[in-house]
Amino acid sequence: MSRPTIHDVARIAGVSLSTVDRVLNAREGVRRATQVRVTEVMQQLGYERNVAAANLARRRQYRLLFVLPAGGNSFMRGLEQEIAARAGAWEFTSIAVMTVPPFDDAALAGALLDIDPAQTDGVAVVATDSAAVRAALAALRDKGVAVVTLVSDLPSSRRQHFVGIDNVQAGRTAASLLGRFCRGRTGSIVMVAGSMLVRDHAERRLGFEQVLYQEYPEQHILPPLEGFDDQDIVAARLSELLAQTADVVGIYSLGAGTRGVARAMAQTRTDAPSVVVHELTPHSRQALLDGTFDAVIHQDPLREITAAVGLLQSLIGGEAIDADVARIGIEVYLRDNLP
Amino acid sequence: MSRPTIHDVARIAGVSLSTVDRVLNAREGVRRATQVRVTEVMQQLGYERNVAAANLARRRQYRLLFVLPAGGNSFMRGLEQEIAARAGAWEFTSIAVMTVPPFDDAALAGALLDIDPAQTDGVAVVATDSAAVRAALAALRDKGVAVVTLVSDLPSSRRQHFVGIDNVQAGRTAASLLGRFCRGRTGSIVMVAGSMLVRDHAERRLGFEQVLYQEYPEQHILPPLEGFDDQDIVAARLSELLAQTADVVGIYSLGAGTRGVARAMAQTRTDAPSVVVHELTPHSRQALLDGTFDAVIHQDPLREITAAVGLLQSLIGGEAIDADVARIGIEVYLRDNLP
DNA sequence: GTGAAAGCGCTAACAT
DNA sequence: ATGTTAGCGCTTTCAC
Repeated sequence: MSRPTIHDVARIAGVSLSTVDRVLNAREGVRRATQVRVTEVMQQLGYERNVAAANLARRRQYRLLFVLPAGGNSFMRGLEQEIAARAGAWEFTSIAVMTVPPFDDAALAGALLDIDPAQTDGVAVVATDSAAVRAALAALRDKGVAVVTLVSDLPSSRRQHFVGIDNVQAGRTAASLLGRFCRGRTGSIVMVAGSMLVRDHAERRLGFEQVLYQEYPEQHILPPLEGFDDQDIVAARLSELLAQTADVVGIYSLGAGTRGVARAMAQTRTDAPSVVVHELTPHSRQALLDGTFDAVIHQDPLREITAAVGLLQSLIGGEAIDADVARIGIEVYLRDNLP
Repeated sequence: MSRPTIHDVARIAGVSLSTVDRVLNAREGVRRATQVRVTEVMQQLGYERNVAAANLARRRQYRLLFVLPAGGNSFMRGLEQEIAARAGAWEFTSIAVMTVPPFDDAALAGALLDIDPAQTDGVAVVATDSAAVRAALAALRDKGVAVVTLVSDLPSSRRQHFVGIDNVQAGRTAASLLGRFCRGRTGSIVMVAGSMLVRDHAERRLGFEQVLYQEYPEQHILPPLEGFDDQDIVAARLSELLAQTADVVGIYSLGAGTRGVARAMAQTRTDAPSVVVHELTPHSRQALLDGTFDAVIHQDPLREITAAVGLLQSLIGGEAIDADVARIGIEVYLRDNLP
């Protein structure tokens, strides 16, 4: 009646528990014939291994480390808090967090090289794109540490997986929204970026321009404003631009420093431009509620953490990995579907 | 070094394992003083119970049953498939699915009354709103079966929880989108419903009208079309209406039968109305890709299943429940952020 | 090659 | 009111 166990399998196959275990875990030291017999009994019984019991007996320990940029980036701070809040939630898993100066690839590479493989089994890192970081990741891997990139990827490095959204698609989504929101009004579209040197920002811009050029050719895209994810710089530059350019109908903020966008918007005349920004934070939420922003494109930090942890566990345990969990959805929020 | 266990707690507190267990599970038969001492040691050691081991020892079995409407509703069929696919994924849990004729509260009530409490510990049901169903749920509860409603709620019944989206907010979200999409074009807005007798449809309509009346008063909302979640009826009635009404600028389909909307749209002239529908299915996905639909409002079936299973497990086990997991997000999809 | 036996961290009788 | 003991389903020495 209840689920069959290895005891049942062993009894029916006429072998011992150890042999069933060997077959189950594809260990060697089992005659071909026995192997087949045991496998058949398992199939016939519909045996499914009890993972909890297995982990219990194994006494596995996954020691994971998250490496995030420091600084005032609300999204990153939210991510950090979420990790801290959930750190105790995973069985057999301890989680540490480390922050490094943002936009500083030397610092990141140094920090990665300092990781002690005797203390850490797996690392999830928000990558900065540089040769030094690539080399540091490779070194980590050589030491036997599992590595996934988080939020911002580093393709063609030796990271084993990327956990995050498809940023080109995110940019396209922003354009689909903003294009529709601006229908009937023709004019200039402003893009506010952090820095074009950061991979995810570059990808978002690419996707955004793809769709806007092709499907809303009546709109005029201005060259991107660089705000370095700093709200003061963003506010200053955007205010200036809005003062000079009368026909701005839409704004897409594809990095952080979103508070600066809200501040600049506060000074605009009636019939304000439509605004789409990235990442749901207390501030973007507020701006959505008071009508300053029209939509927020978001990635769920908790999902990303969960995916990273699960992936690292599988990687460390040498199990098959489910690539699906790593594909994080691009979420769209308006005032009314806020969580 | 490794996580402290009840052995450590017992040793340090100078009591036996049983006593620690009693404290841990708030069982009676422990002197106040011992209780305090043990608790203190736990805190001091940062003890966290190993849930897997606990479940293993308990040999708990959760036998759950999902009750869904039968019929051609793509969303429900998707839900059913997802349950089947994940049925083996939960430890200590077996999951069965049962379908009943749709929109037939007598059939649903009968099916619920037939559930054998000796075979079933918990039920998740897509509710139809009626006194008979309410009574059936109450009878189930009296038999000791845990009950949650799924997707469509039955408030003021004895169901212990609802797992699903906030449908008023979903309607508001649709209006926010459609209102923005139609800016600059003024005319009629069509609502296609399944039946106003179904609770979630009524709620969506409410939310939709709230926002549209208040924030887009220039648009004219037509009385809702009833399509009974049947694509043929929807196609026929919507085609007819579109032929008669030249100034339709937006369409909101708040129930199933969405394929009928796509079919009716295929016959419209250029400058087609903007369309927002519910539930991501192979068909609505296709319509999004080919530009027939502008946005799809969705609820994630897998999340709902996971939440229902988790909630029922807690309810059956008499544990504290985390109401947060039951709040399913209202997802918005455009062509470019499709999963 | 295969098996017996001792645990993993916790719970559930059954003592005392 | 508290302790002892035998498992839960699986893994892991260590024998044979």
